[in-house]
Amino acid sequence: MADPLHTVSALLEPVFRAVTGVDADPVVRASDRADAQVNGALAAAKQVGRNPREVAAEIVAAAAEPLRGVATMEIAGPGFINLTFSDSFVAGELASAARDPHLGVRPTPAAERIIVDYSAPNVAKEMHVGHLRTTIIGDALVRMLEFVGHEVIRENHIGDWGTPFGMLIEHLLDLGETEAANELSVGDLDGFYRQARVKFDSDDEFKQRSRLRVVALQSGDGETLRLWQELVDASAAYFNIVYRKLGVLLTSADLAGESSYHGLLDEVIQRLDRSGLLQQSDGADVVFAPGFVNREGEPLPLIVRKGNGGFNYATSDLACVVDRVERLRATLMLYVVGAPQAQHFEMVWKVCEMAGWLPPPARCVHVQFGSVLGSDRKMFKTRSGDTVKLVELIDEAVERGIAQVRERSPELSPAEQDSVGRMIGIGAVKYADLSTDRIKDYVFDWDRMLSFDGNTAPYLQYAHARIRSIFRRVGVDGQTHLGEVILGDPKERALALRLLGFDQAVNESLERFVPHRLCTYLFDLAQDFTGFYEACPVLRAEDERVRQSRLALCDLTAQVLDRGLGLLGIDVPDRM
RNA sequence: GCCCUCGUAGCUCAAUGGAUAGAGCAACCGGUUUCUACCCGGUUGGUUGGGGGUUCGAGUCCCUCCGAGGGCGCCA
Repeated sequence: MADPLHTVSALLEPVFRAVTGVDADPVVRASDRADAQVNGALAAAKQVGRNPREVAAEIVAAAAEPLRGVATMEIAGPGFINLTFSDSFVAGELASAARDPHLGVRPTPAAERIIVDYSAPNVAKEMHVGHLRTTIIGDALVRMLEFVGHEVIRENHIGDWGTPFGMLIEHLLDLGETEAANELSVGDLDGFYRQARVKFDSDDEFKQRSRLRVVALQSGDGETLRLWQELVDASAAYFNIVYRKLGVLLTSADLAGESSYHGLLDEVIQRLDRSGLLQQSDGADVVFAPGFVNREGEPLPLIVRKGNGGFNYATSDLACVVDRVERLRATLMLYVVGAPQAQHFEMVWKVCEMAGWLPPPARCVHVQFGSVLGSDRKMFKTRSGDTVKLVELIDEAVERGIAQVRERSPELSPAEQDSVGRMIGIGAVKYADLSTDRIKDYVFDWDRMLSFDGNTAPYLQYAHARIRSIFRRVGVDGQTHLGEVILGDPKERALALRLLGFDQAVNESLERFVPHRLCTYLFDLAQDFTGFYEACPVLRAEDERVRQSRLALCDLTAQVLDRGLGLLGIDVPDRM
């Protein structure tokens, strides 16, 4: 379909086979010296021990017919083949992309059921800046995966189980349930947690009650469970407020907290025992996964049951895999979790493999990411050194976005300023997070992310708004009676080719689960559009056919920007 | 001590083993300023942390050193 590189590659594969006698990847890539370049002749020639230019020449000769009407070829350098697409091919592909609800993006050839595990805040604890990246990246991946046709199950693995709940429930009782509910509903989760902690550390009687309460919770005491559920519900309600403000897909229906796996924990231990993997070490039940050592160079165990008989997060994570593979029948599990947990997950998944709980094609992928840093390049904190509350960060983003719009667009109504400002502020935060390689740390900088210049959300949103403005003037709502595209000007051609690249951008992003590839593409698209916009009058075009053609380019560009940013979870205003 | 990740222009970042390492910001020069100037074009700027190796070809793969961050048994 849309991606010309993909189309050409498919056409060249049999040619490569015919010429070289082996299966060789044509290696079709974007190029800065032609529309595309074919690099595969060099490697193929090497493989069969022939002269690369000679092989390239044979390929060009043999490909003339298959590529007729698609592209012309030229050999360059040691054996590169430069491709120039024919205008009619580009126009035809563009027309089919414009008719396609997916704008030319190929659906996945192998749809899977995919779990995306992201966000994962803790019950009765404030969401903070540490939850920003997992929530934003996970949400973007969900949207992209669904777009190409996968069945996605969102799972919010909230921390809703464990020893802290003894003290939290006792504190709830001390406060009185009504009072506690009030406190939690206004979002003062940290205050609640801190008070409980203080009492736990200073009051022996409270500490004793808390311990008994943990036992009651784990043994399934009805009243205790009811109180626990109150805490969970109050926190979930608060999380939902934050999610709505941030504009992510997560709802209460996606909650799959640690408590969900409670019933599976015993079974996990039993299964490990039966398969002979379980061992004792210092009083704990453990599994030794090969390849992991501790400080002393001795084998490092994965502890699945503590010396006191309790389970820990490793047990829960093991159960989680079992649940996702055996009950939900997922084949791909994405864990959108920070880089520091890499070793933990490696160990857990290694044990799952040893136990036979990850039969191919089922597999887990750690979609890890770096930290959010302040301008001092240290962990992002408030001026006073405190952890930044997520909700405060979101509110500030909205405030700053609205302030921008008020200053720049006084002609908009106050309501519209608020609405647009919200999109700009939230979009800026999301885009700043998504637009760099997730594995790296990034520096949080309000001024840069909110700038209308450069690789930012506001710049892309603005490019879209400019296009919508054209259609408002012409009184057409896009997509209606738009004619065939004529590629007269080089800028028109560049924009057309870029539009066809949406397909590759989305699919490439998903190959490695890196949203920044899509961001880079959208930025390039916006740049190509402004180049076109400067050089090619649309409404003032002399020829009506040219005018219609340019309107068609504008329309498709707006759609790709809208859809592309939408896949990143970023809203796009029609005017700003 | 061992393991993992990162190191690219003054700054922030790109670059599925391919040709001359690209953008944006900043700086400087210039343009248009009634299809949104919230713009566009150009110039300056690099030993891709250092050194070896593999390869026809390395920012990318391997080894080593330096630097930064993180992890390393009963928290999650």
